Amino acid sequence: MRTKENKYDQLLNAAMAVIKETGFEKASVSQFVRRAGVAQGTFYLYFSSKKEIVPAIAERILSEQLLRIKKREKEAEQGEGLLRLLIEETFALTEEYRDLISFCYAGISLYYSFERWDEIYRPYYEWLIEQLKSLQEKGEVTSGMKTEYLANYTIGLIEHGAEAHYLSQAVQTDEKEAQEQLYYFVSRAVLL
Amino acid sequence: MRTKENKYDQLLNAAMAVIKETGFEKASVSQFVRRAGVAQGTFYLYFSSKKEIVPAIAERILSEQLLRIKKREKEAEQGEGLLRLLIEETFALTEEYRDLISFCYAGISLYYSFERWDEIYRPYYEWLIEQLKSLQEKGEVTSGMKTEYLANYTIGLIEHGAEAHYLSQAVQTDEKEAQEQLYYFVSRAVLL
Amino acid sequence: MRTKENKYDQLLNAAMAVIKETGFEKASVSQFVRRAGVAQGTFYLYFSSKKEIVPAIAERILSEQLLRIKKREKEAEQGEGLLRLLIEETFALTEEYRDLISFCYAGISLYYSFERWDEIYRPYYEWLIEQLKSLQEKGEVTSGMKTEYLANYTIGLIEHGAEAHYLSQAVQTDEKEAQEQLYYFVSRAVLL
Amino acid sequence: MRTKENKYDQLLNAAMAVIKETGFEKASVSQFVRRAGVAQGTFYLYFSSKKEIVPAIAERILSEQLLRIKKREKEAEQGEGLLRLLIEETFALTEEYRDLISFCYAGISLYYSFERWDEIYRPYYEWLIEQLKSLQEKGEVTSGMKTEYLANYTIGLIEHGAEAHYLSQAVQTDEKEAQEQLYYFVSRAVLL
DNA sequence: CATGAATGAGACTTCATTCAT
DNA sequence: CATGAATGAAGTCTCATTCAT
Repeated sequence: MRTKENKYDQLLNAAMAVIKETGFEKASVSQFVRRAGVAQGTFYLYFSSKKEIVPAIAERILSEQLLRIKKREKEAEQGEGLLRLLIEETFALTEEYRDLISFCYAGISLYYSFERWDEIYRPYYEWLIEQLKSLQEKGEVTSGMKTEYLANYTIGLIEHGAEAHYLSQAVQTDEKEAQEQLYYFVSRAVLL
Repeated sequence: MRTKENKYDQLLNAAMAVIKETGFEKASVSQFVRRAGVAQGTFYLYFSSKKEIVPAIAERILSEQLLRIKKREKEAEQGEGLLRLLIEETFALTEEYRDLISFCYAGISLYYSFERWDEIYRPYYEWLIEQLKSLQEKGEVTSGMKTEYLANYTIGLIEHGAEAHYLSQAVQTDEKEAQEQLYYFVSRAVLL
Repeated sequence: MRTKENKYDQLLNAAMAVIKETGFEKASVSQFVRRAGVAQGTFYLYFSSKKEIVPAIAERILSEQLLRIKKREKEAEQGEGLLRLLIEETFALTEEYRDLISFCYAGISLYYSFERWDEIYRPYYEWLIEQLKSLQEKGEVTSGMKTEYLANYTIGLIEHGAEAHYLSQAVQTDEKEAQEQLYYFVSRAVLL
Repeated sequence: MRTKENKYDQLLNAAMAVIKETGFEKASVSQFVRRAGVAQGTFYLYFSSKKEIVPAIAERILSEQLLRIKKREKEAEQGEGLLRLLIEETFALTEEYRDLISFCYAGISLYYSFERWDEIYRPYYEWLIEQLKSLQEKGEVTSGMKTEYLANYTIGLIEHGAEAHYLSQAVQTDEKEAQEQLYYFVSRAVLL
């Protein structure tokens, strides 16, 4: 079990590093295993094919995101706190993993159905839905929408904002401003 | 000239059809040319490489989108009309080209920088910015944000909503509801 | 000793079952061991290499054949009885092990020299030669040929007949007819 | 067309030579193309996969066989002539292509159904059936069997004899004797 | 402009075998 | 005796691109 965990992680970390450096197009299984220091065949003991690396990376990143968010859960007790928290952490993560994130989008929509995406996002959604419900009860958050949609649009919007900032250069300014503008927009939609 | 136009279009249409049917993974230049009824080498007379097909498709779709929107430009003279217009057309287009749209995202983020994306979106953004500015003057739209951000977030949000509806099955309900929920959310953010 | 016998047989039976079901192409050592319920490495405690499974199966089948024939040895005391016996048992065995038989031919001619085949067939040949000699003395079987050739051609012919019937569909009719036609042909050649 | 024929033949000849020399196990497409002097991908322009080389070789050999037999067709006008002709040519071809023949058996039964075999043999069978029918009318050949079976068993038997002589060493003597013994056996079965 | 046969690099994957436990 | 994770060589095949016609 320990060993298994180790090799899997070695491989996943190696893959993430390689893709970060060389981009996805040129990333090959041989590079992953060379970097991880294992044999070619070992890769296929932990991933059924090269493609399987894609959702694995996505899961890793998103679970990291959720972890960080949950660490600051107390801040989410108020509407403003929740939104600022989501924005800050989404921006931070997007900056950190910028190359991998766009690779994951590409890879998953190329190789998998969107159901795979939903699966990966589920825990994140569920957490947010809980928060929103309790804030609706407190009268801090709009009750005019179903919570599922509210959660979905909120996450989608914040991620779009972070990506627009870090991946594209469409609106190139400082992070501060981008976050402020985004907060203004989201809070109007979500908060009462 | 006529011929050139024709072959280019034949090739582009063929590529779009092939990708729609067989998915991106299996789409190959040989399929494009077979479908278009031209020789293998002919492809390279009109596209410098296979990758060039990606932004070509994206441009085709987005210019179609802009065309449709401009046809209903009068409706955009009021805030509500503008948002409903954007939502309806974005949903319609996303439904029509669902596979191609995710292919374009994937392809562009794989092969190109996001600048290429911005380039393609520019005319759309510019048109929207104009509309928003004039609605801000009329006091129908929030003035608390820079119009560039407003436009960007509005488009990003509406596209997210359409994709969440048609590509993923996360929130599976009828289109009507999805559009209503989305309108509610966006209008709170954008309109006064 | 018990254990060793058991594991060897488990492995051999598993291999036979796997090859029967999935064909030779996909049959792998890992399938053999999975089916046999032993570890990967255990295979190599009983077979020096994967190839060794081939003559082992061939031997198993042919010894089974000889066993069945010897059970009916009394019938072989007359020419007609001998030939009918050979035909019936060869047909029965070919039907039962049809896939394995062609696999054995293939495997042995791929991996081994034909000497290996001869070795396997030897006991069967020797038994038949004895029978034929005694029938020659009784004047029931042609004496115009060396008994070795007679035995060889007789077996070869009968096996060809059974395989033509069960493996190929060249001549597709009922078993009865095929056996009758074959008997007619062989008996003309062999009996007086 | 000329070119196509040429490359196909180059490849087929190269493959036959390589298999003859190194055996089938080690024969690889890379060797085929190196020997043929063409690029790796070119192989797949003429054969859909490596396996396709197997029936191609079988067809080549059997059509050669039929060609040679038809050259001596006049001899087939009498029963004895027909059988001697078949025996001689089968022995000659088996000697010449001994390695390839066993490879073809193995390959076809491994990768293809026996129907493929029948397909390849069909012209040969049909020719023989014609001959046998006309000899039955002349009263030179037994009429107690259906001609299809007669042809099938005759060919099967003669091929078995040739293979027993050249491939196995079970009965190792001179070719002359083997042919004589075989003729004796077959003629008893077939001729009146 | 158009053709399409030919190219060839290199990616993915399989699987028999080993060996430390 | 038994295990099974790890190995790594080697093979098949794909496909974007070229170029002589």
